[in-house]
Amino acid sequence: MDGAIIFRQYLKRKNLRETVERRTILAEVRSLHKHFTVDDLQFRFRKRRRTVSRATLYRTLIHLVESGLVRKLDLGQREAIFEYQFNHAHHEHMICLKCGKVIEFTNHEMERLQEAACRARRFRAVRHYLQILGYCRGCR
Amino acid sequence: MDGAIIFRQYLKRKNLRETVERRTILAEVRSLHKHFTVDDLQFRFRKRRRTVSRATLYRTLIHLVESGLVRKLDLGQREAIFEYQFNHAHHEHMICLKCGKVIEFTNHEMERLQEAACRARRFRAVRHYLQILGYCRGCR
DNA sequence: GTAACTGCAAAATGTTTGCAACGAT
DNA sequence: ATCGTTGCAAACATTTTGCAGTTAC
Repeated sequence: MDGAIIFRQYLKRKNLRETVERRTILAEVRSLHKHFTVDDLQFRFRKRRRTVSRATLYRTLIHLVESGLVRKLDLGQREAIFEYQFNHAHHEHMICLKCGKVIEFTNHEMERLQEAACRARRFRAVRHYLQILGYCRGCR
Repeated sequence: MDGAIIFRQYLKRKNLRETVERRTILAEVRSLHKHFTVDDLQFRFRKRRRTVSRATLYRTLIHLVESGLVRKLDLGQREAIFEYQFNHAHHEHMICLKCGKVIEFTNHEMERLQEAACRARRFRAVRHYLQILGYCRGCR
């Protein structure tokens, strides 16, 4: 199933409207295929002489996160980082403190342990991430 | 070995001075035995008619984190959360989105997997945390 | 036609910084 | 005496919000 349809259904369910801005933002996010910030989005729109206000970007991202199409990472420094995640496998992150590079990796055993830990504590997880901050091969 | 001594050594090594404020903040942090925010600290000092400025709290926390005595968690919402971690085993966090409760747990196998992942990618980790956001037993 | 949405600018939030007075060494 | 430290207030960076005009339904 397509991300655009998921979003349409989400909007309908919440009695929200499908506007040009919301469609444009989702399309941009899907075309990015990597991590992005609110600034990144705004810059890309401006380059194409298509402006969407900062407020609308923030407001729409809240909905995209809520609909499950986008994941928000809080790395603590500077702005929040987002990524389109529909149909992508859940993955973990290593972030280089020097060059900012983000290394993604998947580990099924780690996934399994996380699920087991939640089950043992009757915790219903809605979002989880492992973040490893440090220095990558080139920067160490 | 004692946290106060570790901090003293750290300060000396960095050519920083051991002031009343720094000693007071570390003592408070150690006596807390749980997660805290900058606001929490300021409030506790004010209650005891002992004021330490916000700027000094922020500046001292940077040193405490750097010295390894305190860990900073970026949960993305609102302010940063800190915890005294000297002599505590590294642990993971589950955070309840409704009641704010923080459940800590340790899993050696998970630790091992994290270390292996870093080794495989020649990544030197300085800080890593697994954060699971969701709903705890009482709030689900 | 109604209620939601947008852009703007202002406000709010959390953190950092410049500076003059102060204090540890 | 020197140079790091403090508190204050101002600056900063990011995100949120109030409002008046606009648009989807």
